[in-house]
Amino acid sequence: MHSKIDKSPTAAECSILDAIWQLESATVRQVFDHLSSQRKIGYTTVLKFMQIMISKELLVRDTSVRPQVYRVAKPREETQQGMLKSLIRQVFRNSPGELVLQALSLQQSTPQQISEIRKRLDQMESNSER
Amino acid sequence: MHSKIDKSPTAAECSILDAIWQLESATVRQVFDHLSSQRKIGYTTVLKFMQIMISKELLVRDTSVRPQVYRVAKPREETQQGMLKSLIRQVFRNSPGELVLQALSLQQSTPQQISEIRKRLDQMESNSER
DNA sequence: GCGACAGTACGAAACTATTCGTAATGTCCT
DNA sequence: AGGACATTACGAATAGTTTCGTACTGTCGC
Repeated sequence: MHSKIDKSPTAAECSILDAIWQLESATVRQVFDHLSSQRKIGYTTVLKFMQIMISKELLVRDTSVRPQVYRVAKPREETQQGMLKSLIRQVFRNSPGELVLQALSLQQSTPQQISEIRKRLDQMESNSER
Repeated sequence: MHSKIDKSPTAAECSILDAIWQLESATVRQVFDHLSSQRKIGYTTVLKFMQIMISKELLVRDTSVRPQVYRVAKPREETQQGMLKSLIRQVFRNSPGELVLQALSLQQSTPQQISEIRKRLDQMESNSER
């Protein structure tokens, strides 16, 4: 059997994923409208990307309805964590903690998020001591 | 004049940066030896990448010595944070906190790093309440 | 049924990244 | 000086990404 080395999605693919993450499920036209508000892009360009992403198994679609409805193949968190893992391996010497510290240096987190991060740290420690 | 949009280094470029980050400064041969221990790669492939990275201003070199000695053009932290910023913009809805939470979910941080992260959170809060 | 219009598939151009072979250049030893 | 060997420059093949034009297919109203 094959070792499924899942590469991170390309920049263009990320912009499509982002659109569908927001829309939950979407037609090509909806994604096109979404992306058009951010930058100039052709309708068939978006369509082509979404077709490529089907073949890469980044998206799934319902071809029984018309227009076809697309959804992401994996939950958002899984994709995000996959990208984080590859970034951590590539430029953070395999140390998630280093990445977190650098990210916190960016100084843009909200107080709510900070307290949520604390909560998460507490959880991690209580999990490990058993 | 140059546009201010600094793209993230490619995967191959990251592997070179990583090598030079470890070596502080390095010749092509040193980088080649370093990368060779991780994967099969040709000497001139490494050389070519490093030349390209000179033209992209990711590296600088001293051509007065022989073999030439290469260094990174920007400090490691700056490059890391640049990559984090673009990842945050691309797939974390511009929310560094979200990225941090996902990174912590990977559950691979050491206790030392966790306490350092807490320290950092404290700093952030005391800085904001002036 | 059929014309108009929206949606879909296909193919290919333009561009970028990756890889290495080969040629040119520099260094050092005798 | 000149041959051997390491280093550097150059060019090109291959592969992957991004983009869109064009042709084809389905749907709906008349």
